[in-house]
Amino acid sequence: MRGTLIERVRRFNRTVTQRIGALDDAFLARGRPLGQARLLWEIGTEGCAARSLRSRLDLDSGYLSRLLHTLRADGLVMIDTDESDGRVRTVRLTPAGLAERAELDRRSDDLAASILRPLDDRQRDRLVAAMGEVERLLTASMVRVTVADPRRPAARHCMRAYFAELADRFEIGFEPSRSISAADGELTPPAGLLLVATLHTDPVGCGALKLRRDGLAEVKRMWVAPSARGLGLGRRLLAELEAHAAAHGVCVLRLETNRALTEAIGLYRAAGYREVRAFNDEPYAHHWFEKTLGPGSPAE
Amino acid sequence: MRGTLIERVRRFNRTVTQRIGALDDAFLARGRPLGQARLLWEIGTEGCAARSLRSRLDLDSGYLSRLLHTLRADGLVMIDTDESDGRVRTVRLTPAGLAERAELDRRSDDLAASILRPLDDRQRDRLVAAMGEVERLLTASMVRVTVADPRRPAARHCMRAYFAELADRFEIGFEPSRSISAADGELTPPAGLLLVATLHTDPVGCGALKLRRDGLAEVKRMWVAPSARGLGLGRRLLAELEAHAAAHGVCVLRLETNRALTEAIGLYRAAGYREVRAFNDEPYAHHWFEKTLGPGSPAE
DNA sequence: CGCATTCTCTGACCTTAGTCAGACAATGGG
DNA sequence: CCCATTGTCTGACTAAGGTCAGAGAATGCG
Repeated sequence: MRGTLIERVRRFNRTVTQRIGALDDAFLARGRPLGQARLLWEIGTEGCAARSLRSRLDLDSGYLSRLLHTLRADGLVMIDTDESDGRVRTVRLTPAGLAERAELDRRSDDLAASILRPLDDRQRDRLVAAMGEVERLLTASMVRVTVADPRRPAARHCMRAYFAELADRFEIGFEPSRSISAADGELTPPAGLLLVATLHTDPVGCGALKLRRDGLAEVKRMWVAPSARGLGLGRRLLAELEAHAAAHGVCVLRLETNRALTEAIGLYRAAGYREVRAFNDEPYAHHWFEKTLGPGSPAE
Repeated sequence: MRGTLIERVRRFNRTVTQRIGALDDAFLARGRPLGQARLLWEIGTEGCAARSLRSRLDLDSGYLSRLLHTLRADGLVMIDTDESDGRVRTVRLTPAGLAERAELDRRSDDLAASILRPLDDRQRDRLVAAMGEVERLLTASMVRVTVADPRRPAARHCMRAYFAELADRFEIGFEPSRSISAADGELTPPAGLLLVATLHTDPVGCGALKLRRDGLAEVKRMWVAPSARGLGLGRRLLAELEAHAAAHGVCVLRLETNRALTEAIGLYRAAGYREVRAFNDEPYAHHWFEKTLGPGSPAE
């Protein structure tokens, strides 16, 4: 194992795009232009709206229109006007289109099989395990964390999902109005801030900070979507909150949590929070934590 | 970890081409057509012959000619007639071309860095380790093993490298004529066969079989190029030789080896060969091995 | 209702990538 | 010296992928 991390990532990129990128395209296309094949794939067995194809594949609307009409001329798709909105077109695969897509599917399987074939069982298992690890960590690195207005749809989505999960996991349910507040205004600079994590365009996590005047701040609304767990996102959100807090001159961070949220409690302990006596009367809390920010816990 | 091996390989392909393939092209191109950027990269800082670019990038000669003249018009390369062969064009980067290439290099670094940036140290180390593993095993799976005529250049190359290595590693050197023969004819069907392993077009290993009439066969010329060690290629060559032997009705495989070749000895033991008393008078051998092929050691 | 917006479609246009056939020059082997 | 081969260059051509501007229909909001 030689080279810096960056050199090693570059070497990986080279090998992998050679082996997978190139073959993938050739395998998928099979006579058909690559753009059409990708489109056929993206439509899926259920069919979908043209506009969603446009955003997912990032296509010019004129270009997409032409691609779709080519596929229709080949008898692979049906294009109908949406029932509830006369502007949008719904695209569905015909039986011939479904067959074509199944063939693409089969070819993708073949490609994967051709990679595994020359290896022995032990090598296969190791390859697949390493691939899983790379995939997981690349996904983690694709997550973007940004300061967001709590009124934006992505933020609202996270809050709703967060409350729903609390209601589901707490023994006594969860009623936001009974809990200590963290209203939109309290999570908007300069009173506080909200971080939202997104993967591609999907919101997959959040975390908030309520700043106070006395060098204290509270961590609120820590949540990671079930689909994004195991990526170290909780740790990352917490670290970024701490960095923001430090940048605002905060010395001590506090938070409270419910005993049902075992992963969260583990996360806080691992991040250097120590349990303290109740510092508020949050009715849903069982544990109160505190962490002193300082040179020992750099803001990165 | 869910799904069959094939599903998991496919999921990996999707994630990786999304994260790396797409970005890689966009990063590299930076305004310039991708073909030109790739060419610029491939010319290298030393310059090289047009014909080698053609074969390496698999380009049409007319197409390459035009690409090169575009780059020259942009002041990025110089095209000169080769001194020793008036047909060949030698391409070298101008200072501007070198600067451009350095910029591509920097962008490639940036891409790699952008992948690592959102991760913490532990995740980075794990990602890079997993990438190394994937790369190693994908390389292993790109190696092709085929039955080859020992007179072909790739086979000759392997033999020369093999003899050179023996001469280097044996305490008393190595002189092929003093050793038991395995001439071209003896390694050509039906008398025997030679397997050659290639990576892309480079020969990276070989292994041979001398068949006899009495259900015995000898394994000869087992060699793996230093650049391809650690890929399990020795094991694979040996397994394929055994499969060929079994297909020819061979029951017992024999081989002898020199004590300096410790990896080979380990390989034979791990593959189920057991050491036996000397069955010939090979002057360079210190160990003799034998393996009985049968239902217990399936020919796959 | 009126008006801005959203979504699709069409025509016109462009670059990139690539193929093919043939011309031409240099080389190397007999 | 002849001739086949190798390497390059040019012209003619094609397909794929994509952009842009504008038209026109449907929708939603005030």
